[in-house]
Parts: sequence; structure tokens; C-alpha cells
Amino acid sequence: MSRARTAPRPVVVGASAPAEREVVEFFVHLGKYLSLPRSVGEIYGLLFATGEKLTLDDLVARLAISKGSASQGLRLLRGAGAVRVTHLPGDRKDYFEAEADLPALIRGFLRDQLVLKLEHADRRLDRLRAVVDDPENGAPAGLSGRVERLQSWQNKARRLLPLASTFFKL
Amino acid sequence: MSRARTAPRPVVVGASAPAEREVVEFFVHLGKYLSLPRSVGEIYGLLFATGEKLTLDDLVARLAISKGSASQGLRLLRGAGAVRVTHLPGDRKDYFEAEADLPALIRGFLRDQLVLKLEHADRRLDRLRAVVDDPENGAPAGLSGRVERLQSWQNKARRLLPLASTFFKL
DNA sequence: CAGAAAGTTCAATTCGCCTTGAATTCCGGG
DNA sequence: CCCGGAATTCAAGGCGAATTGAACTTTCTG
Repeated sequence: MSRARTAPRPVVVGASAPAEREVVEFFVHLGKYLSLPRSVGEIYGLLFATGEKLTLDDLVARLAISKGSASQGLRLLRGAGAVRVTHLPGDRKDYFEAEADLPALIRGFLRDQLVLKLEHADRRLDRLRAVVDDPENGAPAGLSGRVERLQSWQNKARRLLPLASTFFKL
Repeated sequence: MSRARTAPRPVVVGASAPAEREVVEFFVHLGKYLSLPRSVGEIYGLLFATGEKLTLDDLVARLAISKGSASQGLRLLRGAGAVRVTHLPGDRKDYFEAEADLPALIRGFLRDQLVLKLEHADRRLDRLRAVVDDPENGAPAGLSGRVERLQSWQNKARRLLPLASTFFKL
């Protein structure tokens, strides 16, 4: 709190309390595992740390990132359901707040990402199958069988998914 | 096959049959999800597609990548157990072959990666907890509780892991 | 032991993603 | 209708990871 002395209102510029910094860094690392850009982790981290509703300009000031980054990061987070937008009466600004139910968040993220990726993989595998089975394309002997196995593994993986998300509901 | 006409032996330079290309691209994409460099996906893809034992120079020629990339990529793949090395009597060259049991491969990869990351996350969370609970650090009200929840969720996730890998054994 | 063939290493380059910041759009008063 | 604050867009630049290629090590062979 030593730094807040000079600021009249909660919106402190730049450096914040060590605890905040630490939380922010934590989410930056977490984000890295999901290959999210640093700025996204920072934004969610700060919102999580303060537990307050903050404006885009608050984020820009306290994280020292550009408006562009903040805007794009917030869009992503909103899209993922990680951040909620609210408004104050008679105030045009957007107020952003961390969605606190992290498991739901991760669940959602996994669902969206994985389902998307699996669908994509589905299409790719079908295409691959078609190409390989077409005699025009000079597939080496045995390739067709290997691709088939690929497909059966992928099916197993997909059947596994709903199960996994069930467990995440705990 | 149209391109193979000019080459006396199976080691065709550059372009290969469409089926092969397609398989290679498939593994490149798969690799992207695991954030592996393109070259690694290409190498495994070609080995999987042909089903043959190939030398480093074969890979360099048919994928049009540098020896350096091939060498490094192969090291990674060997380390991950995705590729086996064999030798022919009276031949100094290394012959590389795709390990065909893909699920085992992915399982191993995920296990290693995830366990490592979870341990790391453990340490980070402990640190975070300590910082947040230290009154010196000016943690906002309620943050301590939120961090605690973070930790309990993480514990659940860890308990889930062995279960998940059981299912992958199918 | 000289020479060549195979593979590895690593500094320099290339490439792609992230960030920046200025221009643009959007909206609600006056 | 015009102004101004708020947010979004996007071209340009920066930065880190991947790739290259040349130098190097190792090992076989005549």
C-alpha cells in the first residue's frame, strides 16, 4: 500500500502493490501454457487481483500497455467468457470485471478450443483419407492402413472429451 | 508419380507424391498444436507417410530443409520416442523410422509436459500464496480468498490427471 | 595416417507473432 | 449537425524462436 499514498483515488498509475504484480505474473505464466499473448495474461491477472471493475484506460495505465493491446486482449477475454462488461449510469465507459468462476472459464476455454480443433482435425483427416485413397496420388503401400489407424485414434480421443469435461464440473 | 520418372532410385529430390505431401502437412498441423517447430512435424510426417527407414540426407532432400534442422529435429523426435534409429551392416549412416504407436507417443508427450507444468504451477502458487498473505505487500481485500480458491481448483486438476491418462490407454 | 563421409554445433539470418500508436469509427450530447 | 470522448482497427516495427549453412568432430577405410 505504500505507493497508494500519493494517489487520491484507487486508479494508481504504473507500479502497483507487490501482491498485484505477483498475481499478474502468475496469470501471464498460466496464459503462456495456453499460448496466449502476455498482454492477455496481464489484463486478466490485474482484473483478478483487484477484484474491481476497471476501465480500458485503467488497464492501459496500470499495466503500461498500449490501448491497442488492451482493446484486443479484452475482446479475446470477453469472447472466452473470462471477462464481463458492465456500465455505470450516465457513463459511456466500459467497465471490465474478471469472471471469478475459473473452472467454468477453463472448461469453456477447453471446450471451445478443443472442439474447434477436433472439428478441424476431422476435416483434415477426411481430406487426408480421400487423397490417400485416390490411386492418382501415388500413396505408398500400407499408408492407407496407417491413416485409418490415425482416424480410429482420433475418434477415441473425441469420445473421451465429454467425459473429461464432466470431471471438470467438480 | 509424374516426377519420379527422372530419378533412378527411390530417393526423389523435392516434390513427392500428393499423398505424401498431404500426410506431411497433417503432422505439421498436429505439431503446431503441441507447439513443435514445423520442421519436426515434416520429418515425422514423411517418416510416417513412407513407412520406410530413411537417412538424414533423404529427409534433407525430400523435405528441402537444411541438415541442421534435420539433425535437431531428429534429436527431438528420438528423445520423445517418436523415431527409432537403426543401422544397416556395413553402412555408417543412421536410418530413421517412425515409431508407429502414436497414442503411446502422445500419451508420453502429454504426461511429461503436463507433469512438468503442474509441478511448476505448484511452486508458483505457493510463492503467490506467500506473497499475498504477507501484509507487507498490500494485497487488496478478498484477494487471499480468491488465491485460495485458485489453489483448490489446481488440486482438483491434478487429481484428475492420472484418471485421464488411464483413459488414453484404450 | 590422409581423406572422406556422416552427423553435430552454433552464430547469423529469417520469419512470424505481438505490440504499438496514429488514424478511424462509433455514439451520445449540446 | 458538429464536437469530443471512448473504443477499435491496422500498418509498421520489434522481438524471440526457428532455420540455415559453414565450421567442426567423429569414425570408418584404403
